Amino acid sequence: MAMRYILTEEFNLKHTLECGQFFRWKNINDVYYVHNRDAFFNVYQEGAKLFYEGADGNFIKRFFSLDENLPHIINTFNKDKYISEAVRLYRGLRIIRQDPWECTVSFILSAASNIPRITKNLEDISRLFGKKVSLNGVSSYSIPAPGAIRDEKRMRENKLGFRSKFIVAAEEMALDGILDRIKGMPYREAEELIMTIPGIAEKVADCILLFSYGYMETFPVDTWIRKIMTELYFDGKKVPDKKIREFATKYFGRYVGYAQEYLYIYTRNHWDRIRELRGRQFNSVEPAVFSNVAAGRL
DNA sequence: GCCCAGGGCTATG
DNA sequence: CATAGCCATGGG
Repeated sequence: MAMRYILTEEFNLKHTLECGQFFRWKNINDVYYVHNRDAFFNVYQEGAKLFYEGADGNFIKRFFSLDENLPHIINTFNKDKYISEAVRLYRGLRIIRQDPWECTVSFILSAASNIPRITKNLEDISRLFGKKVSLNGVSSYSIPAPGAIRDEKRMRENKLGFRSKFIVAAEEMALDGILDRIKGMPYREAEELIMTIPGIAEKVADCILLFSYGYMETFPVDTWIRKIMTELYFDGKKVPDKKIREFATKYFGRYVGYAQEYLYIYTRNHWDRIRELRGRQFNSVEPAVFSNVAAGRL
């Protein structure tokens, strides 16, 4: 079967898949096998060409948000040397449009966990409750549809822990159509509605709204984002997450969600170097930002 | 043994 | 509104 390709601009497959927004990918001999809900396809990138197999080209474009004007998006939040270094290092990272149910399960599982463990939890429930599919001799199990799990005991036996009961509750609410009703809602209403699912508070809600529904005005605050934001913009002082979100929204603008993802992966991979650079050549932007924060202008 | 990881919930000041 | 203790678990 012939491999088709899409010509891309400002796209980096590796950064997009590996930045922590999405868990169900495997790299086999430099080819990424991507599994999202019932879609199972492979992709690899050679320069501007994105080769793919197993899915429709329009799906690939939509999934990787290739229809978005990334340079314009980046221009809206590229405000200081920190974020601009993040953008330089991870150029081409795009926010994915994931399936809402898979994204919901993924981030319910993310509570007090870590990426390798979330990935394993997702693999486990897929193997236990999902359907097997294969492509070019590579097999994978789909995330079980809402209603296909309903087994807290078995999830606990497989180390999903206290999150297990949340998954069961989310299944029932998904069957009731809650994830479909989100579409088209204003951000705050959508957030309020999705937070009625047990196990979903603001952080997880924001991840789901950002990574599957395309709400760019979200700013999920996890431990890494809390670290970098307090370090860079609050003089290292402890601040409530709400303050961090407020500041980020005013400071980075309409596409804060994108800024968040660049900052997140930058911080995870370069935290030690960021600490080292603080107080040296990077200290030119801070005083203005700090004084504006202190004066309540930002 | 400790602390941390893409937190949330509940009870209590 | 802010905080404390709790929930489960694997890795450093």
